[in-house]
Amino acid sequence: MDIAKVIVDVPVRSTDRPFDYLIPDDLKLWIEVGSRVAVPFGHRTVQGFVISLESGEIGTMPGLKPVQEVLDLLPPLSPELIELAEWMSRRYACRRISALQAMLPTALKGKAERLISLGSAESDAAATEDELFPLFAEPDQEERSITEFVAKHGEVSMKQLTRTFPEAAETVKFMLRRGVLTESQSIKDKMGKKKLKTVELAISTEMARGLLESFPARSARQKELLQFLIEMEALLPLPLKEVLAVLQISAGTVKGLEEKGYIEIGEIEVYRDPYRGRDFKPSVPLPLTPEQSHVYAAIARTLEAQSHDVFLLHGVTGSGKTEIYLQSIQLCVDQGRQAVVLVPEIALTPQMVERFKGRFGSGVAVMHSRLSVGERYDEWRKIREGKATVAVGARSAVFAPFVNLGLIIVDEEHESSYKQEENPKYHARDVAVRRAEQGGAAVILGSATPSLESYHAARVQTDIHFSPVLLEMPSRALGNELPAVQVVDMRDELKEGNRSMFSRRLHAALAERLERGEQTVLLLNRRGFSTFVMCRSCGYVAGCPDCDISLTYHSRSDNLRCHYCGHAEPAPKVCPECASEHIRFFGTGTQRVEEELGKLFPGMRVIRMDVDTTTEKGSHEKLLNQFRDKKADVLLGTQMVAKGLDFPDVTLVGVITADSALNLPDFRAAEKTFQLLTQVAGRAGRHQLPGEVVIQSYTPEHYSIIHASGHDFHSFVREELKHRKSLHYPPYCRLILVTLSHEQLPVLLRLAENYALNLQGKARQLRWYGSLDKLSADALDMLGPVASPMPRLKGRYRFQCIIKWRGTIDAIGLARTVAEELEDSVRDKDLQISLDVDPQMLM
DNA sequence: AGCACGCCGACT
DNA sequence: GTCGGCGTGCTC
Repeated sequence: MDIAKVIVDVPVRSTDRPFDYLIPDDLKLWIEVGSRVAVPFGHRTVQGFVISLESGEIGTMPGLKPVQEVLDLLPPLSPELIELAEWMSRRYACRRISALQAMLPTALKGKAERLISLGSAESDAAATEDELFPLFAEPDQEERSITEFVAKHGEVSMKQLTRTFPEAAETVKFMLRRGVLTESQSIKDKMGKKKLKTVELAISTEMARGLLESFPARSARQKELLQFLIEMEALLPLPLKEVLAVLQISAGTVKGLEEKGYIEIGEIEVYRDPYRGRDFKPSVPLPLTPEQSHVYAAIARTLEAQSHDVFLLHGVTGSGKTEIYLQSIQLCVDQGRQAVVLVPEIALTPQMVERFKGRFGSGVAVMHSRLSVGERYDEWRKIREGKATVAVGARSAVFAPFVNLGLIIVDEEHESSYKQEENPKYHARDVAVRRAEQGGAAVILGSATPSLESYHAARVQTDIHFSPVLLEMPSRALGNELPAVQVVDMRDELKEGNRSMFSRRLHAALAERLERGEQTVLLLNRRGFSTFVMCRSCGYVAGCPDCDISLTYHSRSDNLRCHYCGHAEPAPKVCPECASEHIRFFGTGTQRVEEELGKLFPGMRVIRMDVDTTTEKGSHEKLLNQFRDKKADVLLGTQMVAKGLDFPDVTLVGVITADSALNLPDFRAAEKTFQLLTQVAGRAGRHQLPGEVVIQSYTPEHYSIIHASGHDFHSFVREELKHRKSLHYPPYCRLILVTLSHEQLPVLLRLAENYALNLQGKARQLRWYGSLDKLSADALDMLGPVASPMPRLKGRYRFQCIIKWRGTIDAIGLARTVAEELEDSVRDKDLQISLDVDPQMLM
């Protein structure tokens, strides 16, 4: 194998292909498919990934450069993941490098660093001053100090050099040109491994004892240290930090003793364990109900055969899906294979982690966005180095570097947070299915409210690339009933003079809970319900000057902010249009609900959970623990209170406005509403106490609210599928969202029109184009171009086209080709075209 | 993305 | 006549 094909870390289209490099003999042992390497590229050094190895005949490939360096001891990616990245780049129309990067922790996103050392001849220790400065007899003082500095350190980063000599850029450049200094480049990672400094004896204990006898009296501290180390002989090496703390000595003392050669300061690698020092209650497998056993048996059969099957596990809230997961994982681990559990970010609660850690102990690696870069890197390494067998994490955990993966579980598979909104715009559920297919692993997609895509695919053949086996668990594991749900028509409340945000029913129910000492979860569905500023006199709404969306009021800082671009301005006291003082903040935030609760129920203890109160690390967990410990009567929050929480004393769930999400301009609005209501209703009465749910709505006749209140998934699906079918929406076709943006509106208009025409033309040529009404299996249709729902963002105008398609045609490839051809033909660098395959948000 | 090569304005 | 503007094109 002489040649490595490398994808370089230069994220543009023209470099989105493999480049060939020679493998020097001394690197042969270290370079594998999946290795991360540093390679010379143009006039600099870049990071790259080896995607294949080839034996090339010597001499047939002139001008190949050699790989410069291998960056890791173990290749961070496996051939299997390399193949998955290749698939992703086609499936999501993204660059190969961005697919590869998505698989690695940020700590490994290396960037080139410039290193300065003495010029080759000059680095010779015997060089005299005359040889050092051959061209100039008398180098100035600055040059002398720079030379001395570089000589002392051997190799100095450019950064370090400019920090030490801030004014010397010119001189350094000059010295480089003359060859007094030379430059090289290497890749530096964002984050190193965490090292723990240790101390131990460098000499035998007997020798050390002997030394103590005649130790100079003025080095009392050093003597003390030596004595301590002798006593602790059996425990050496000891962590330096602890030694310093115990003996109350400074690092200087240790250094002094080291210089004498008596002791040695070493380093050991440690993992940053975010759950360090925490006990997890060990849990044992629970007995399964007949329903659970039936489901488990089906999964076990697939695992035992080590075959690839996708299961859609539809189980009502409280049906015991997690126990199924745990026992399936156990079986998989017992086979010597590994398992991945994907959980939506906001459901990745400490409760969830606890259940897995409790069953599988330290073999569990946890990956989520609240970990620091270093912590995440260490959890990732635990997997890579075979120290973990189960990975629990959000979206990106689907790329956990296991080598013998047997099972991937996607919990709450309907959650839209599995879709990454930035490039690569992948859907973790779909990637999971693909990865499992490649590696012969089983997949469990679990949900109380499966996505229509998955559910429909389980029942008929669809365009989605998998057809799951449907497993249903319609009853709760503990045998208790699903809570009774009441829908309150808020229009009636208003008619009868109740202008509060709480209906009389919810008010009474809250009072009851307070009296009985039971707990309540209140959900404020804030989506589409921003706290915008409007003038009651003239109708003026404060908007962002760059993004054309309304600004959000932040009471803490008393200013207005655009939550797309971050623009901020002070909140106006009078209307800037008409000078009226009737300018007010509209919309209901959790803060306002909290205030109102305080007024209605003095003394009620409320925990508010929203983005404002949970930004700090660990605050989410702290708030939930407080609630569990019954330090509060009410848990009030946005979506994050709806997922996966399990508190025995919660007997009331109130939804303040059920329909705010229903009016969003998105074809999934009804589905989202149904899911949210079903999930939150499932929080009530999970244990002995019966639960009650009150849903407030201005459109209680809507089928998603009616069926959610009846816990009737199947009726909801039937109705919703009818709508999707007649309007040609998924799961009856697939979508590609094409967004074009440009600084100048007229230019953008022309380009968007151009894109649409080219696409239609090409599709017609291929005989794909036509209405989806037709019976043919292959069809493609296009909507637009129209202004995007956010027509202006960060100073750029945005237009979009929506491609609807079905069948076996390569619509994704077509959309991409047309985009690239347009970019090439107009060569206007301001034009940006982005493709979102299977978008989750159409707004 | 960088970085160098390359062809046109304001300075020694 | 040169230094340097950033347009354009390439990177195994």
